[in-house]
This record gives sequence, C-alpha cells and structure tokens, in this order.
Amino acid sequence: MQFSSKLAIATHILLVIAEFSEKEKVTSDVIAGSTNVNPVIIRNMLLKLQDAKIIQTKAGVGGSELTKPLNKITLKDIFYAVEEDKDLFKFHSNPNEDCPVGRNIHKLLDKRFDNAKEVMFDELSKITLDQLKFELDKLIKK
Amino acid sequence: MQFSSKLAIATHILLVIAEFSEKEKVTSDVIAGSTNVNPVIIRNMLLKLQDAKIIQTKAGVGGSELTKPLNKITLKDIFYAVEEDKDLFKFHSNPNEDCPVGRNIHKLLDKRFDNAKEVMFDELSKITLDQLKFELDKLIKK
DNA sequence: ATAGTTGTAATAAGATGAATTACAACAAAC
DNA sequence: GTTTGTTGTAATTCATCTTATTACAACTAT
Repeated sequence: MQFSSKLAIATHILLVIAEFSEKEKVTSDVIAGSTNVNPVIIRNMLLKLQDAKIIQTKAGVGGSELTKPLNKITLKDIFYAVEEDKDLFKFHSNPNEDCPVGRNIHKLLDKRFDNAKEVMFDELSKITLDQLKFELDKLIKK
Repeated sequence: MQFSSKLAIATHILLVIAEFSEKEKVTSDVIAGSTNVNPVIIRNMLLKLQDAKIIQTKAGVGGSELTKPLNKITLKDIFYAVEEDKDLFKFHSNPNEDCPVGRNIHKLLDKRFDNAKEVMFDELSKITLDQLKFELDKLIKK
C-alpha cells in the first residue's frame, strides 16, 4: 500500500505558481493543464492550500499566489495541507482481548509505528520549495 | 492515506507463534482467534512468511514455528514479507511534458521520496521481535 | 480410511482515490 | 448592471485495494 498522489500533485501545483504567477494568471485550468489532473480536484487542493495559509486565490477574478517565501514551505507542510493526519500503519480492528498477545499488540506497536512516521516526516521537513525550484530552474536552463 | 494492517497482523501472528508454539500447535484457526482476522487471510500471510523463510508451517498436520532467532527478525523484514515493495508516494500519471514543471516533477521528487521511505524503514529495521517479546512478557507478568 | 489442517481459487463487500458533470457565488470590465 | 471568466461546492460514478467469506482439493499423522 502507499500514499495517494496528493503530495506530488500539490507540490506540482505550488511549483507552477512559483514559476509563473508573477507573469501570468495561474488559474485552476492552467494547473489542470500542467498536471493533467481534473480541475475540480485542483480547486479542492487549492482550497486546502489556502486553509494552510500557503497560497491565496482570488475568487471570481481567478489566479493563485504564494503567501510565504519559498524557503518557508516544506514537503511536510504541503503533505499536511492536503492529506489527513492518519496513522502510518493501520491495525486490525478487534484483536482478541482474552489473548495476551491480542490484549497488548497495540501497546507494543503504537509508539514504534509513530516513531517511524516521525523520522519520515522529519526528512520531508528538510526539503523546501526553494530547493526544488532551484533545481528545477537548473533543469530548465539546459 | 495509510498502509494496510498487514504489518500489524503479521507481527501479531509471529508473536503468537513465539509465545505458544513450544507448548501447543499454533494453527491458522488459533491465530485467527487471537487476531480476529479471517483464517484464509491468516493462511495467505503464513505462506508469505514461509516464502520469506521466517517461519515453517506443517502442511497436513498443521502448526507453524519460527525458523530464525527472534533477534534476527525485524519489523522491516516482516513488512517486506507481507507487503509489496511499492513506492511510498504515488505520482499523478500523466503530467504535461510540454510544461517545464510537468516535464521535471518526477525527477525532482523521486529521490527525495525514496529517501524519506528509506529512513522510515531504517527505523523499522531497528525493531526486532526479540524486543517486542521481551516487552510483551513484562506486560503479561503484571 | 479418517480427521484435521493447509493451500488456493473465486467471489463479494466496503473504503478510498480520482474523474466528471453541473451549477451557484463571486468579482472585474465593459 | 449585465456579461464573462473563474472559483467554490455538491452529487455521482468508476476503478482499485483491502478484507471477508465460501468452497474444496491436497496433504499427513493416526
């Protein structure tokens, strides 16, 4: 199993805004064209990115812009803007409380699963849009 | 999004075997009773754990046993025994190759996503069944 | 040969992701 | 103040994946 493509899509959205919003109006249709993702999905993500205070979107007139400097936006921020904060690993729902293992399996694994999740997000928090745009601009120039 | 409960179930299975297989025959029905997971699901997992050389199961007569010392079995081993090795994060499938962002989004994120996955599994590889059984036995004694 | 168990296929039910259609709400510009 | 283009939002559908379930053949000790 794996995470959905929301993080990749949202990062794509923000990079498009970072690259183009100064020169042209970046509408949900523009972003849909670059990502090949349905405009309604894009709009819903734009709403979540607004809630997270990462962008602002002009209702009516259209177009989105970043509200923070690029080095203040990390992949972790983006993930939590567009995905629910669920546990990384699910549990089976009704382990038998009459069995010593069934009674304790949650207690044994909970904090270890949480820890694994935490180190992963620590890693994602080290990656900023700044770094991504810098690398992207290098790739574009060639 | 999140991982399935396979890791939690498989770990539960192995702890049941570790605790009880010396004294009694641990069949798929016994495990199904402790986990409250369907016996067929359990049997399929037992097959995968056999493929990974973590346990052996006696066809016909029944019962499973560990084939390795507990300190040689980690949560990472268990995960890869029962889950597919997919990328942690999915991508949107057809980013627009005519857009500089769409053309490069994969290149920008691939290695960073892989790295986040790797540190998570490094963390899981530090946790052995040995540690879990030790903690479990302490909980049981109380 | 019997009995209990594993191995395995086929099917169904439930949850979630993503696409799609449709339209009201909004704001600039004419 | 009406038109135009865009966003906000609801409702529905389709596909995929997880988990449960039924059914039965294959296996092995007794």
